[in-house]
Amino acid sequence: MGESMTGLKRSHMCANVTETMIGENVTVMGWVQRRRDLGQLLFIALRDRTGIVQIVVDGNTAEKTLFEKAETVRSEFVLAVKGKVSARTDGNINENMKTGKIEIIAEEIKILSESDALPFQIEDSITVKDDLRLKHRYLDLRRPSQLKNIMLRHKVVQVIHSFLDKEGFLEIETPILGKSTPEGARDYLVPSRVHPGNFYGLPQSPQLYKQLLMVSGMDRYYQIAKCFRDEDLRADRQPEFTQVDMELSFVEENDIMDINERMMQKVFKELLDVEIKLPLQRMTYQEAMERFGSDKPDIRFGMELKDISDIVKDTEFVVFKNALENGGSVRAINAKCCGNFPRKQIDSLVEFVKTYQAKGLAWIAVNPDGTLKSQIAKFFTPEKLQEIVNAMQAEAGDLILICADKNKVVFDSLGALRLELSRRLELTKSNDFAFLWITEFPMLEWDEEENRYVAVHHPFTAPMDEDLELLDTAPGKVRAKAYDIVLNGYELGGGSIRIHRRDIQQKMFELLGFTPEDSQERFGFLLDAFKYGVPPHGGLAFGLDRIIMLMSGASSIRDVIAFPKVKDASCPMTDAPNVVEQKQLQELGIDIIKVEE
RNA sequence: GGCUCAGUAGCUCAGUUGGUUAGAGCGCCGGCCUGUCACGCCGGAGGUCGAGGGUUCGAGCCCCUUCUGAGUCGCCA
Repeated sequence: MGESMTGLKRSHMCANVTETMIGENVTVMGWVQRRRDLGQLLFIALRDRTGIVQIVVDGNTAEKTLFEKAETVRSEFVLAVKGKVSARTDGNINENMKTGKIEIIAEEIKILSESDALPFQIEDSITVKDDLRLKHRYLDLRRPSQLKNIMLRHKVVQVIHSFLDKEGFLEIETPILGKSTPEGARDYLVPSRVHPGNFYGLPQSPQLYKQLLMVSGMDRYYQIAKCFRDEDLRADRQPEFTQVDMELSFVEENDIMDINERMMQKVFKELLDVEIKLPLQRMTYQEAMERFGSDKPDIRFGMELKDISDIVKDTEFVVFKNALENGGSVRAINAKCCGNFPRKQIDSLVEFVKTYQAKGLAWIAVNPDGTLKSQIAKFFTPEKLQEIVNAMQAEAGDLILICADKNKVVFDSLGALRLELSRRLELTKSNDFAFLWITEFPMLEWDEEENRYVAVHHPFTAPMDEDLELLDTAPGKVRAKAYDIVLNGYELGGGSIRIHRRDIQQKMFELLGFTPEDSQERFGFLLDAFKYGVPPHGGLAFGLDRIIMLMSGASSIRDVIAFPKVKDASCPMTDAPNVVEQKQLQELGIDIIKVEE
């Protein structure tokens, strides 16, 4: 049921009705946020995406039919209201509302659409479980906080378009149906009807296309690109997500970092009025790992890692001894003011690091009187313990947490522990933004499972010039011309200078264990293109969803995507993915899929 | 696949040591109310305590199994 809006034309959005219009007739349309029925006097809070305006229906002055209709209105009915803008009298002004000084005296109301009782209320003040919100995402999006995120996203994209246009970039679309390249993340596959048994791969990123565009001479390319990765989800990872993807010719690292940090500066200034000081801090991968145990450090608080291997190198304490003998290290963080943690809480930290393969944590608490308490005290002389305390610059009331293992485990554990402590102690604020660049990433890392090197970034990343010789002698030590932009512990984006020399590209493929036939099969189109004049080039891609998440203070990128997927990559609203008809499968040349019961 | 947490009314939650008829706030329905704005007051409906099994005289609570959701590790070139 619903009345026609024929003959009515919306004159204003709800929250755009202002004091300057007092006495004028306006027509607003929107949803009923709330009806307040005082008997012979009715208030209706009418909402659209701009906000709320108050409609008044007075039983003494309004026509009887109008008043009776207004009484039937319920939450989330869609109304068209024609009426006169009126000033609210002194005691009736609502300072909390943008439109709090005026109201609309209804002269005509059309109920355009009714609403059932809602599964949850359209308010920010109530919390609702994620799956219910997402099942009714269209209702969830009516809530001001969600609407705000979507509008912020739009504005950020507008600023980016405008900025990159001024910087000489061309926006170019690249294919969604592409070639599957099994290196890296799992691809989403799309069966080809015309070529039974063959599949397209949805892009994990437009990487190869954008490099080809450089070969084409496009010089500067960008795209707000949908990307797909068939991997497990996280609060900051969706199977389909959006990158701000760009590539530039005739540039070096500094040129790309410069443009991108200026872009971030502009985005944060225009939308949050936050000043980002340039140039952004830069930190090598090595330094980030040593100090923060992470290649995406949150530098808003301290508790940095310190290597105490040298201090404890002569110990007989078997845990430390083993770690050092196996090429690992002993490192620690000083949890300031945590010396009074009850044993139970320390134990929970020990449990916490076990997630990261650490076998345990040693700890030394500095008592208020300066004496020490430690579960490893018996393995060390008091002088040795004090030496550790001094090295960690620990004071009365501090807690030193020590991890000994392979470096990877030590970094992962202490890096994560640092973040966990900052959460427990509430050390950071979401509206405090600490950017930095991480540079000089390793080019390759050894994959135990595949028994070969794999690219840390991707196989087209250029090695640093000064490390070229190491390609033959110590590939694991080669650093790449790669850089990540990090904000508050999140990798916002990453990029690199690409290899444009065929001999080096060939060498890379060899190191990755591809035969010439392999490389031709997988990337032949790129290698072929590189035969015909390729400019030095490089680029970067931002995770747009993460940018918006951090700007809005949301705790998940689901809150900044209109229709996100849940943890198992399904959509609770549409129930995608779904079983399809046998006929469809036959057309696609896909054999009957056996579903385990 | 592993680990952690959660699941009680439409929503958010409480529920004591295992003990009578499982509660609250909001929402919903009805009534009253002319200045509300999270209106107020009165009344009402609404429950497979996620599911199954077990222990017990008796289970929302204890045990086992299982399902669902979230976070996280693995994974994410």
